[in-house]
Amino acid sequence: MKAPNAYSADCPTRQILDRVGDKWAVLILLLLREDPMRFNRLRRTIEGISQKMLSQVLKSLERDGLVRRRAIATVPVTVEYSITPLGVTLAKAVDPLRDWAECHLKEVLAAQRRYDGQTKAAA
Amino acid sequence: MKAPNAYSADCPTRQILDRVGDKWAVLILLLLREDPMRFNRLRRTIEGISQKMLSQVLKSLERDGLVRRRAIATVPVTVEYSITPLGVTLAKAVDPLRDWAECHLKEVLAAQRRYDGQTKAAA
DNA sequence: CTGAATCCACTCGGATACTG
DNA sequence: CAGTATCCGAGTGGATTCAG
Repeated sequence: MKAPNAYSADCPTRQILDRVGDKWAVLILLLLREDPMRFNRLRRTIEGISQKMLSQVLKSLERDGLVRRRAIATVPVTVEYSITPLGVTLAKAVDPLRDWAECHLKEVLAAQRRYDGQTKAAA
Repeated sequence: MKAPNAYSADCPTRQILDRVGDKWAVLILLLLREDPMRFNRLRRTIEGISQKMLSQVLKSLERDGLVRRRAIATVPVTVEYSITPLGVTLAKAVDPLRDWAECHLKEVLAAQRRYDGQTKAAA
């Protein structure tokens, strides 16, 4: 850490935050922490993700060393995705956020209603 | 918590994750936790954000009750943004992620190099 | 079953110009 | 100073089709 102006793109936090910010990445990570899964199983479980996105996100997660892909040469190919130890540590770092979400979502929604009310009143 | 299939959009985690995933939101939150700031000060500090995005993100953060906007009727208008107590709790929940980023970024980068190497070799 | 490739609509986000 | 409004290029992501 040099200048406090690590609020530039070179900040590691930024890079990780971008990953975490990914609409699906963390979700998949949390899912795989529960159980290893096959492609279509993930697809069905998440329900809302397109096959393109799933494929894409899985690849990037694998690239980051957060998820492991294991192909089994059965008759129709079987591919199993599982979380890596590194992925587990990230998932753990995400847990507080999960907890925060569950604890404070109501407050956030309330704040939104309040804000929208004032805004509409002003209009 | 009902079915484990809270991996739908109705999951609070998803909503918060979307916020956190925002390219700038968390960054601004962490900045404002250090010090309240005026608009242009934020703009200069972050360096890379457009005033459109800054304006937009600040508004949504205010809407969520995470940030407070205080306008002072001076000659040229002065507006100060500060973090709310709720915002502080969210920032705290993000800290583990920051730590993770700093601790494990190298591993992630290494994994990426490894992956890219194999990929290129295969091609 | 597990993807890759293509097409395309839509949104994000930057640059610019203008207002109070 | 603190924004808003408009334009527009680039990237995101869904639907569909093809392949191993």
